[in-house]
Amino acid sequence: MDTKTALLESAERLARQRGFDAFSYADLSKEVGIRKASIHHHFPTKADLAAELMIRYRESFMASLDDIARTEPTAGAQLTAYFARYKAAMNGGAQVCLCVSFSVSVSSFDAPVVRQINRFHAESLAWLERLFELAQRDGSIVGVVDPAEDAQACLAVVEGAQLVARASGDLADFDAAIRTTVRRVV
Amino acid sequence: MDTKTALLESAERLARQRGFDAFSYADLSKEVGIRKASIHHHFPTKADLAAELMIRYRESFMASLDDIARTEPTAGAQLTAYFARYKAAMNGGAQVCLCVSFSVSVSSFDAPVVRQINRFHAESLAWLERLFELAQRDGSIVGVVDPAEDAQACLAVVEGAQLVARASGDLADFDAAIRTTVRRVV
DNA sequence: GTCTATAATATGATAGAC
DNA sequence: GTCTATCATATTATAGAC
Repeated sequence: MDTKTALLESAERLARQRGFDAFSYADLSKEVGIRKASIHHHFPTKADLAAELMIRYRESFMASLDDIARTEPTAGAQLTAYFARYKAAMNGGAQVCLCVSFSVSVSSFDAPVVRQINRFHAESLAWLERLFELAQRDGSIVGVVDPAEDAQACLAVVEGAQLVARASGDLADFDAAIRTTVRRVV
Repeated sequence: MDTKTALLESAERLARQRGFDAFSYADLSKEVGIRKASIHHHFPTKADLAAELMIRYRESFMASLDDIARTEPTAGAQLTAYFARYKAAMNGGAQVCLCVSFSVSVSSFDAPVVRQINRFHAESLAWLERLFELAQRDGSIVGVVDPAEDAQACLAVVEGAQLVARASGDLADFDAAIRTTVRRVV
């Protein structure tokens, strides 16, 4: 893995574990094994790092959602995979998704980063809305009245579930929070 | 208002707007109008401030929930008031609830503060579970199968709704996220 | 691309006068 | 209870050698 990628991986994990304002170039320096000054060659400012982190995260996450849509045949199976994707990314309760972390720190970012956060939400909602539309056709999720509203509720519940599980450090709290939604899968 | 209370109010707003690691004693100093050193008289360390912030927030929030339970006769009306309480506290999309903010920064806190965060969640869940039990009796919310599960989902959705609305700065996103739940109120 | 060295500023925190 | 003065350390960031 090249240095820049190693820095991004390290920064993403730290941001998701601690929050964006609770890690520094000094932390990255220790983890990756290059000097602080060298990090500025790859990311001149921390704002640049934030932008690249969020772009990479969004692209990677959306690619995995496309993967789910391609692999799982029913809406119910896709929803199950969607939750599993988030749960696996929580690292046992030690971190939240980058978008959750960045949403709380939104005042620390400039407009381009904020746009990326909102784009993450928008693309997630579009994917979920398509999922609930499919559910109306294939009947694999019960009680879908308005796919757009189910999508918005589903995104909120999966983000909130992470917060509760992060605070307790117990993934059982993540499962508990999504249970009423999971129960709707036939 | 005495100085200590002014400091708590200021710190709470800053923590909810920016995150706990993104405000300093210097910020408090400017807002309240006393020197940095004087703040340490009231809160020797920032950890002390965090603990007092979370205790005060939890007590105040739970008192307002008790208020809702005493005032609103039906479970449906109580749920509506619960959401309204959160929405009003978002200050037009400029901040989230202290518990959401602190949950992301959980690694910055010592055990007493983490306990307070989890106690906030536990007491919220107990209150919501009682609400959904009432709903089963008074029929003011449809589709309640397991009050504990509805409570867990409800807490997650209201926390996640804040994240989405904070990122966009638009309270319409908060309303959109809670809509499927609100629709269940008869 | 990475290093050493350094800058300018911010941080949480303490000592002691008033 | 608030102040001035100070501390040790951490922060983001830059200049210039290799």
